[in-house]
Amino acid sequence: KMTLNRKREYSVEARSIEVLGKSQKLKEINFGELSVEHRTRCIADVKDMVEMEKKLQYIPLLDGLRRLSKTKWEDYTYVSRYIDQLLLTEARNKKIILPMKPTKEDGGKDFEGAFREAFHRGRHFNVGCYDLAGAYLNAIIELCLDPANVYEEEVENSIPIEVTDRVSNKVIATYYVKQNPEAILPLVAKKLLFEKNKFKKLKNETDPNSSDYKIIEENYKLWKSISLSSWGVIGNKYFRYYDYRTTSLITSVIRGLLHFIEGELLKKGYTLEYLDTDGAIIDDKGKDISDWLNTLIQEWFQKKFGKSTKILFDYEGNYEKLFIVALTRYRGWLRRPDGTLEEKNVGLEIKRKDSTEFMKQSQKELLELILNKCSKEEAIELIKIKLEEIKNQPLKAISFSCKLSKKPEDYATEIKRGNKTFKKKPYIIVSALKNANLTKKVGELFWWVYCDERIPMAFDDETTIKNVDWAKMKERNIYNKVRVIFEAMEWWKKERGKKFLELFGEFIEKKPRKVKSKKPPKETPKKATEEKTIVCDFEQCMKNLKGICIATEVWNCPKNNESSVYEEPELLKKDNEKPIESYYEE
DNA sequence: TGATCCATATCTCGCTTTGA
DNA sequence: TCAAAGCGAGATATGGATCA
Repeated sequence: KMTLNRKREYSVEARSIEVLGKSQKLKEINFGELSVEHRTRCIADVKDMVEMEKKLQYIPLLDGLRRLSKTKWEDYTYVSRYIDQLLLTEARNKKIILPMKPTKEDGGKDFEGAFREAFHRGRHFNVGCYDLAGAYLNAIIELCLDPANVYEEEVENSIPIEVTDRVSNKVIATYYVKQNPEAILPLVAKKLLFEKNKFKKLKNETDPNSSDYKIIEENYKLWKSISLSSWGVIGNKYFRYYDYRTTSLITSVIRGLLHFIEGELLKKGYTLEYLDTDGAIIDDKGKDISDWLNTLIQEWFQKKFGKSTKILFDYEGNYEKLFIVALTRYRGWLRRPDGTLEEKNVGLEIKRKDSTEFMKQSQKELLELILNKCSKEEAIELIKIKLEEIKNQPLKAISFSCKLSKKPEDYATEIKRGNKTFKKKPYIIVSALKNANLTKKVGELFWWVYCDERIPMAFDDETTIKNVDWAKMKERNIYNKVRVIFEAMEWWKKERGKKFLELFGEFIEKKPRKVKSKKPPKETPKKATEEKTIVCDFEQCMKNLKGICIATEVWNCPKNNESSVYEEPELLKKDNEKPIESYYEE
């Protein structure tokens, strides 16, 4: 899937505006024709790229990755290739032949991911932030998790490791893992962590003004970035060494560890507020409890696997104020152990590219007000102000920005459910373009709004937009965002017949009923000569009746829960060759 | 009183963008 | 990589209001 999301836009022009601060919009030229204009533009583009490289230094970064993993220049876009090459190098050293890359036809079973939960939504004060460092890589190294080491039956020098269900935490499988640290995955994982930590240590010991510093820092960044992306490669179904049992074991071990910590916290009277994969937010009563947590991890690991571990919690700091909107969505102020204060916005509209500027600003203001301990009434007052402000905003500020990730015709136009397929309206941004009679390239940025009534409309020039659907715009820009926050605060609960808007003094006018045109008198249906209802076990029926007339009968068949009236007589003759299903269809 | 309209709820699917 | 949120939208069920 290509969403082209790291940067706002990827055209040379857009990048040079962002990187070099160029503001002048260039004239559209025809690149399909050779001309002086074309030539001048190409030269200017190359000059821009040279300028950008001076600033961004992508070439040394890619060159570093290339040398370190022995990949080719042209392979730089294959993120997985760096890991793949490290794996092959290690295999060659060990004289091991690795399998080929699997293809789509090979299938490949999915594994379950991480444990995550927002235990307590709403506002919190003075809660600790903890991070489980290097969890997956250390689990691989310490438990020798590798496809070659995983057995279904007990073997020599093996330990049993359970795989649990992600949701229920019940054991669903047990594997015997041979404790052979010379397997490929543990070796590569070890190399990654070793090199990363080596350069981290060196970096911290080197004078930032010395000539070596830059090289050391670069190397640290390289190993760090490969270490971080390694899990994505190992868990990829098309990775040559992918094995769902191994990946299931890796994620399950960490889930198990976190479930254990959850229980221990509860016993001690601490509250776990939030957990996501390897990060936890704990009401630690304002004290760093990482030492205690790390002792617990050692005890658990020892008891469970008879080993010690390098997996440990890092104390990130204290959230002086924190608002948990939902899982993967929160805002807070984190006081780091070094005393610095950091504003954190995680997953909220504030961060999303497809949110409107007005939405981002309003969400930030509301959350900040609530974090400053405002009352429900004060929050409502702010929303009322926002409901007024929205009307005076520039259209771009309240419109949704978006990009096509593929050609408009490649978006799905039907949905499948079971054996049935249904027609589907085009994806909303595709509709918006069509309604506005605009075309955009894949990856090109544009905006759209709702016009009367609920009609999405794309635009380049905001003056072309008339008849904005204000009710819908308020809903998307304000109400939807406020509702989840109010729900988290328990200021609002969904109830039948109650409208959220009424909290803010707004009412939706009831649409006047459509005046029905006089209908022609109904035709009286042809009366069946003999009408009866049969509630049957269809297959049993079919066995009992050799030839049946289903004419004029109402079937109420429990098998497919369908009732049908057949008006035309039809005789099904005895036909022993015919399978039941074909009768059923007829 | 039955038929019809409408709002609402619930489920499912497609898609994007985020988190870790 | 998996998992989640958010949004749009279709299918389907349900209950109340209104109409004929």
